[in-house]
Amino acid sequence: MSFSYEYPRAALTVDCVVFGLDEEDLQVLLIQRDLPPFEGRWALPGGFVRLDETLDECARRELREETGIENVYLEQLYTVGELDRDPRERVVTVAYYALVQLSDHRVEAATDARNAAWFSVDDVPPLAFDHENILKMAHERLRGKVRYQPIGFELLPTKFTLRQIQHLYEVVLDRPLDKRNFRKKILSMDILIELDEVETDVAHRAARLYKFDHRKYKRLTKQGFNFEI
Amino acid sequence: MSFSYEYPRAALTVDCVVFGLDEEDLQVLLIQRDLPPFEGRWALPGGFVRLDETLDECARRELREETGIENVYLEQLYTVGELDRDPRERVVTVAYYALVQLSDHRVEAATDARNAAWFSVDDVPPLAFDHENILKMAHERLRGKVRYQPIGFELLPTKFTLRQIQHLYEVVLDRPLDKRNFRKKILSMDILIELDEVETDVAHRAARLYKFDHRKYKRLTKQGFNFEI
DNA sequence: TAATATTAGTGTAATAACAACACTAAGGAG
DNA sequence: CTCCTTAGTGTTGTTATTACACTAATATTA
Repeated sequence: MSFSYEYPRAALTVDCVVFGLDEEDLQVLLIQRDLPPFEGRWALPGGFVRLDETLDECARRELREETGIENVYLEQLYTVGELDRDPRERVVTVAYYALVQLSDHRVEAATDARNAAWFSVDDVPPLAFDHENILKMAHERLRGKVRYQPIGFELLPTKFTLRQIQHLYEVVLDRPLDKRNFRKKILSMDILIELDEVETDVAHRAARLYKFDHRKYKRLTKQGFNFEI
Repeated sequence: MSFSYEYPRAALTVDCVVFGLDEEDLQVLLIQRDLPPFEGRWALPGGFVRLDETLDECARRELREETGIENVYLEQLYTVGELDRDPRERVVTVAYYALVQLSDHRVEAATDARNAAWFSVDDVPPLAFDHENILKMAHERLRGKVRYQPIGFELLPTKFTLRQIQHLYEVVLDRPLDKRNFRKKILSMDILIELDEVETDVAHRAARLYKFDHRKYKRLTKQGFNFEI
């Protein structure tokens, strides 16, 4: 079966940059290609857009199929249409980025049929196509966005300590932050709910756990705000 | 002649939201469609992506062909791929927005073969496809962006008064600003060069003219900055 | 040519946000 | 019970933001 058109058409794909957070640094989820071109190379998860799905749906489907990841924060990043980015033919790709709680997704990635693995964003192997560029763009977007939206909290587990949020900001912004000033600022935003619990299994004084106030968080995210920290 | 593919493919288009600034308000450039679907309706300039041009090139070509506009600030906005946004078939469109000096482009738009015209963004006619949505998105992006980048100066002529910049910000942000505070802030950014000229043909005290320091302006635009005003 | 109308251009003070900085408290490990 | 590690907490100086009203310059009109 084949499909004919009056004018030539580019193929349309979606690629996803999946970020996760670690005790150490920011990680990205890659899959190893099992087909040419770039067979054996690491690449961003993604694939061709079907005619019966929107771009967002396609991104979620590819993530599910290739990495087992579902129900994550997903946002369109940029559409890349350079002429020779795919050696086979003209392929335009809509890039997305996703933020996930790494601890929730360590297993799925490893057990999926395809070879998937997390890499530190500062230490990725050579990637297929122009995926290194796309990754760089996604990282910059994240860094820019975190300054004026309380985004990135999607990278944390449901219950977390203030140290974990500070670590998140330090990793994304790539600079150390003052503990007292950070706490003052994040608490003054009034989007955290203090829980009656503390972390467990730590070899030192346990820190208090917090969770998000999703209502207030969403309101802030929408109106845009200033998180110069 | 026809082109065949193993799987069905969406058509790929580019649409441009061209903003211009007026003494009154923010305007957008629209063209009147001369073919179905939506024949006779106003729409964003745009068209199908060719296989020998990148997306940016396509946006510039369509702008040139349909409105006569060249050499403008152009930035990718968002890619829309809803299933039924075009009644003919599946069409995915990459939306761009452009900022132009309206005074430079009043004529070309009117003299082009196609019927093109500027409309106040607050008072656009019903648009073809989902173009009203795209316009709304572009307007929001502009409003958001102006807060943390000195963007939007592309909307002004080469030489301008401080009143004009303030007017630009008031129109984009849709609220009045304090004259003294605005001047203090904009001058403290150190991206303006004071000229030895004043405006002419005004029926009152003439204001001093300024121009941009492009070097400093670019540096600021890149690093991102805070223009809470 | 004097009066009028219109916009340009300027400073200060009160308030709020930010940045820098160091010690005590709690709890597990040895 | 001592040690080690991280949690948790305030103050002060500095900087940025806001609110606010008059004089200066120029063209127009009487």
